[in-house]
Amino acid sequence: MPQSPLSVPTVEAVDQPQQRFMLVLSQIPPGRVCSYGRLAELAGLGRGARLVARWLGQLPAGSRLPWHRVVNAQGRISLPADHPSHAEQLQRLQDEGIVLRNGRIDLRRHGWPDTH
DNA sequence: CTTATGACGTGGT
DNA sequence: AACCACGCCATAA
Repeated sequence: MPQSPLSVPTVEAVDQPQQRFMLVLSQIPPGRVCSYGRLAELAGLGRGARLVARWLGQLPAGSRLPWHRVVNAQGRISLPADHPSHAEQLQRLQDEGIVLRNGRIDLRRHGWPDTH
């Protein structure tokens, strides 16, 4: 039997890849970040890092999903520096207490899920 | 059907 | 650190 509809679904229980992507995205805690590639793996998209990037850019306008908690594997914001959302992402991350050194986030400290 | 394109990742130089 | 080539995979043209 499937779990109660009122409980949070597990990634394996969701059949639509795009829904799994949104589910995992929703689970990144405040103050933490996840890379495109890691998010893809967790969502069962294999090496679909670029697919994650595409879908992030297509999230509905009013979405409450934490799109800003996704950065590249080097801990850097991947949005172009001249893109207005770049500044918003930086602002949101800093508001959550994330520290950037030379434009980079220490993934060993803020990366999610934990590696050690 | 073939190419091009991403808010990417990895491995090699 | 910087650069590059390739792999990746859904979408668009």
